[in-house]
Amino acid sequence: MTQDFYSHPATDVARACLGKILVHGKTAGRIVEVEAYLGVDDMAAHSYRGVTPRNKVIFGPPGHAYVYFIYGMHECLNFVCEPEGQAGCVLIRAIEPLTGIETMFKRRAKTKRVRDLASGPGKLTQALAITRKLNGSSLVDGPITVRRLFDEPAFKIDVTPRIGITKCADWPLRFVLVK
DNA sequence: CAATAGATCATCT
DNA sequence: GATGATCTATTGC
Repeated sequence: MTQDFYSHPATDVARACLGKILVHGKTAGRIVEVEAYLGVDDMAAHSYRGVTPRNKVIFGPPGHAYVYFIYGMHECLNFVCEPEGQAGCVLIRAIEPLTGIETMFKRRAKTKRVRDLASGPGKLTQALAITRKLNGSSLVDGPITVRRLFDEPAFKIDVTPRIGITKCADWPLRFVLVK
């Protein structure tokens, strides 16, 4: 994907991300669940209180990775959206492992089933070895990239409220790929 | 299968 | 000092 792909409102980019392939190194998976986080109007978003050292990349140019640490043990991957200066991002909540599955099992030693490898925000970062060191890295130049399938199968999109938050918990900004 | 507790730390109040 | 864009193991049906 080019930078232009990300230079739009977070909700649009979130929908567009479904069905795309997330690639990091030798591991890759199909994006099947995302959430949109808006700018200063969204109390649930990290960008709500304006620029801080942690969230400054959300306000930077689109097409970059925002990786943050949460709950003392997990890291989550976001795509920065909107033109530079505006906040907005897409949280990648789940992918369907495609390539490098052996590597993913190695990184997530306790996991036995493929469906549990990357079926959550913290799981997929572990499966793809995405850490805070990649915060601010480009999604256009890598090392993390997003690609379109040459022959993208048709699918539906389910819209639901976001998960795991306490503020704005009823906003329909979660998008799930269905069949 | 559903509900609950524990792990564990960066960030903000 | 509390909380959080979570995961896993364990307990109880």
